Amino acid sequence: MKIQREAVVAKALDLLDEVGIEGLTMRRLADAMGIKAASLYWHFSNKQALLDGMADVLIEDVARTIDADASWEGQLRQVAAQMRAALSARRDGVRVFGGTYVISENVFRVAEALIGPMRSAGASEKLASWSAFTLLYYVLGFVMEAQGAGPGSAAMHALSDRRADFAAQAAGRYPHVLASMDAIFDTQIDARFDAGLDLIIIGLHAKIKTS
Amino acid sequence: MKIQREAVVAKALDLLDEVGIEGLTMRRLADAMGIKAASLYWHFSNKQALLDGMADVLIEDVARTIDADASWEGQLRQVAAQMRAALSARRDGVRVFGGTYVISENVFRVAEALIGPMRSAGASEKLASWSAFTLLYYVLGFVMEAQGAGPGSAAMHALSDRRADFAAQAAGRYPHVLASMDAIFDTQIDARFDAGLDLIIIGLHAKIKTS
DNA sequence: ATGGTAAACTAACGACGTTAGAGTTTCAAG
DNA sequence: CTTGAAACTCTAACGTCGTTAGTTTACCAT
Repeated sequence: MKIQREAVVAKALDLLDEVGIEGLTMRRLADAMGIKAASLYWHFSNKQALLDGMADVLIEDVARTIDADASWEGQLRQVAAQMRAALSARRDGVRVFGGTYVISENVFRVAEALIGPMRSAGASEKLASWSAFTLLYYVLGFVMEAQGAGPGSAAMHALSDRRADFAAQAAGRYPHVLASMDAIFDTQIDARFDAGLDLIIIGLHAKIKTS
Repeated sequence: MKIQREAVVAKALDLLDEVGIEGLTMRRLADAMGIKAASLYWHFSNKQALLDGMADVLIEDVARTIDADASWEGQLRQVAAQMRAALSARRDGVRVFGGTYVISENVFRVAEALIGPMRSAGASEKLASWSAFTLLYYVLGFVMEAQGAGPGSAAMHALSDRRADFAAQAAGRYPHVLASMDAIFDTQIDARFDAGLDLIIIGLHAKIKTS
């Protein structure tokens, strides 16, 4: 019975790829479905409900298949990678997800897939659950920047063109920033993601040992 | 000459506290200034430019005074705390900041205040600059959740009321989430912030040693 | 055939960001 | 004191947006 509702969410996600979150309009979505805008309110009480539905579908494949034989940190890396992939799969995906605060089945599953391995590694309930949030913040922030002004984005390309300006602005006053420009503009995005994730996982390692 | 421009940004930040980012309208802002909405476009080419200006003012006090005698990680903690305070100081502050990609003097200073201590601790340019991003992602994510659905927020209070529902949904299928509920709903927000920050700093410690 | 439910429609409201173009204030130079 | 430019504000309007009210169609089991 909810088949049409899911079809609307699916179309909305497709449209998102075309026009971005700014261009995702109830009217445009209705047009894409051969429907009038007001009809969408039969399926969703308001636009936020639609966005919530989209966000939930975005992460529906995350943490479904985790290699149980992997080490606990290997499992964390898998969940983080899947989360990153899910949010990166659609244009402005992380903006859609970040604007929602729904606690669905999918969210529970992701949380379990993070807290579980941490617990079995010896982390306390508090350390595990709080660290799970930290890890998620990192993934969200990373993808946010990647989809906004990170390496590969339009904003970043524009910035790279003005790299000379960047250097000029940093010169003198901000020596460490200036010296690190190569690293800052580095476009090895996968290596960057892993490096940040390493920081958190290594920190978790150490905290488990000393507790 | 830019005195009026700055007055508009200041009023906009005050208005933000009153009505939130959703209620922050060009018309309302104009009203608050005894002006008509169209006049704002003399000072800002569009609303995004105004938001950019607001975001910049938000962090104008961050990383200005750092205790130079503190250890490198102590300095990092100071910058992180100041950043958190700045984004938390105004309603929806992190949403305003997160929607902008401006590279201003203030941003350079914050970056320098993060990369500098890391470098002097022995981190490579790459490790330092990438870790600075990781740390910023964490702070942003933390404040985002705190201002959105984190402990103390209206959304979280509503959630705490339905804590029984939460437990029921987690029961059976997600044992670790269920067992960690106390920690998840824990409202010791400062301790939470420090715990996540610890993770990153300890990880950085370890990475510096083994490089 | 009929009645009900699910889904679509038309029409409109108020609010939003933004633009065009004309008026006003301010103030230093002639 | 006049003038002229720059800084600033105004009125009026455009197109778009989310959303609501009330009506009408499509389908399907009784």
